[in-house]
Amino acid sequence: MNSIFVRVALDTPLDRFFDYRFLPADTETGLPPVAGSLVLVPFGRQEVIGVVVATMDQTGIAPDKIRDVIAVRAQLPPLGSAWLTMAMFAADYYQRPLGEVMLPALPKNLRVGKSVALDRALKKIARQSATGEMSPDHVPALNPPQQAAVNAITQQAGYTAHLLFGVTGSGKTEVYLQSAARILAASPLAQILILVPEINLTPQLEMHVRQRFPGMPVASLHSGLAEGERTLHWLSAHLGQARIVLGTRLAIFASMPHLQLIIVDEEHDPSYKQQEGLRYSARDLAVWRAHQLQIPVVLGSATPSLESWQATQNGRYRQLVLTERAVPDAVLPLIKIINLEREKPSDGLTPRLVAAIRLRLEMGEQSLLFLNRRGYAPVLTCDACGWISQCSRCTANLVLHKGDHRLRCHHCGLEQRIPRACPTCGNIDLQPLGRGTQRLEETLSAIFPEARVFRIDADSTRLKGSAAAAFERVHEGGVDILIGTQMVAKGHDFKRLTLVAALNPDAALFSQDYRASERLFAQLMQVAGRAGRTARADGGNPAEVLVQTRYPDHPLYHALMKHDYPEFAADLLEERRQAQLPPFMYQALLRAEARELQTALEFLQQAAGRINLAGVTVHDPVPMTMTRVANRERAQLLIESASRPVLQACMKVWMGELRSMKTRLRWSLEIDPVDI
DNA sequence: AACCCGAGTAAC
DNA sequence: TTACTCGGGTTG
Repeated sequence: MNSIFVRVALDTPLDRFFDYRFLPADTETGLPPVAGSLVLVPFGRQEVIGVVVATMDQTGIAPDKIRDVIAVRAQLPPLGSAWLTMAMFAADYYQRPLGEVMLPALPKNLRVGKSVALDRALKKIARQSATGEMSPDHVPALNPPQQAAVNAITQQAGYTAHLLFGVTGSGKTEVYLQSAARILAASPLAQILILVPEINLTPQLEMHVRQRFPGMPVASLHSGLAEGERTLHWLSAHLGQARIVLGTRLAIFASMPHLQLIIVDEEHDPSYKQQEGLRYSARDLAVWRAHQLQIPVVLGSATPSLESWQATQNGRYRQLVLTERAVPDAVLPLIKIINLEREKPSDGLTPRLVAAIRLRLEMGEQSLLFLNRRGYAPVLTCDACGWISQCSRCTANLVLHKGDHRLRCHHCGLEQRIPRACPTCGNIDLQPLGRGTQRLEETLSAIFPEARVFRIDADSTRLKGSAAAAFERVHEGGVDILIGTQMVAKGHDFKRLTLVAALNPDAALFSQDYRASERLFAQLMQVAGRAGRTARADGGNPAEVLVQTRYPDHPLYHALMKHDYPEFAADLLEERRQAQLPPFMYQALLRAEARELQTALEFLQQAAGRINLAGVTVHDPVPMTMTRVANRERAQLLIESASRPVLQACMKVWMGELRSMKTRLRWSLEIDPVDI
């Protein structure tokens, strides 16, 4: 009998496939694998799992080199062709080998030599039959704009990208849920994918979804899951059992054979961009995937990314506007600017802000202070000689963490004890400079000793489950003054919160990063949205947002006070158009790191010399803003084109050349970089 | 990437 | 002599 050969994608940086022989007698079922099957194959001295991309009755590989498939995971239905096509697109677009896209997208339990975990999970899933009442429960009435949005999303067959634009509290979630309900009701197999930016937001969304759809099989996918659970949830989506899948950016790679609707909540959020390995944008892939499947995709935000906003202007996306606050009696919070030049702060707090907090305490209401900087102080200094606490391995300062008496580098993890005296001049009196959340906590506890002051940041929620517990405590009202980094800005809706303050957001106004102001506006709008969901108890005054700034006349703050995203976006887009920046320009970034900066720069220079194409601009190699991290010197090279396909084609050829360059340094290519 | 191999070098 | 690190090559 003739042999069957399979072409397999493996998780290796080698950008090619490997062929194996399949002998029916070697597997239990004797079934030949098809494209999308998982197979266990020998690879060098190891045995690894790969994905079959093709089967053939012959191969160009010499017979003495060909090895046999060890096992086929025939108990697992193969990955569908749409999923494979998506993976191929992502591999192609982001310039990575297909195997490096596909295999990391699978749960670890499916990528090991033994199939016991897989078999156990399959058995468990087979036991849970979908029972219970599937019809939605407690469905609130929609206001006219919400109803129009739901109609637009659900009444048209085929692909449409909808940008659902509405401030916090305008009822975006309700539009998601009722659109989902319609699509689920219309088709008994339909599956829906909902993405949120942060893992902290999944429990809240999951609760909403489960309350609305009691008995509906729901699966969540995010990096916080234990391996066993992840396997169960992934399989449940893959087998079509889970009707709603919700998760963080990695969930965009979920295998969902009956996917009918994709929702990306807070679509502007930078967390949708993966920042290592395959540097994909889950939002962009969501749109691609919807187009591929000819289904609707909903991108929701109060402050859309300029990319999406621009897409609504030129008609690629359809804009759905929610104009009213959906919560009964809710009004927009009143945003006020405090001029730091005129009102001098003490310990970072202006008298007006302190008074506003005191008022909330008296009324039994909550305040939220937003300070996007964890630790006690960003740096420790010596007044006598000018010494500052610098990291020996990075171009960064060591951050003072007073609680555990440490200086800590937020980039490489270096830690040391706080020195008793200045290392250079011996001065005993070292001063913390600037303010982090820990210091703010200390200050507020001193001013309001009777208040329950609580801090939420990456340090206070390091332990697994502690973030959820912390948010729970705030929800229950066990906190008067909440201090937090951007962690608290997202999604959480705190019922008794009537004051939000941004302590000193000015740094982003003059940042090198041209996206900083876009991010700042989104962040302030979002944190402002934590308040104002309810009117204040005393006579129905709206909730208040106070922004302390040294630049009260900055256009960003003016737009913010008016809650006017469209005006702000129009201004920024005009700037971007004139400066020829995204979204009017497409970019790729080659990064290199080496022991010596010169090595990295020389490599980039060489690489730059290999591009000579009309319509593609290659900039000069430059050291990165933070040149050294963990004793590696880093540099980058920016490539631009006004045409995405031109850039794409150019990168493909270039990547091949770079791979053959045999360098000894580490480098990586990023498409559509966000941090330049 | 993970692994092996051979060469060169340091330690016993 | 053994125990290492380092660079280069291979993976079907």
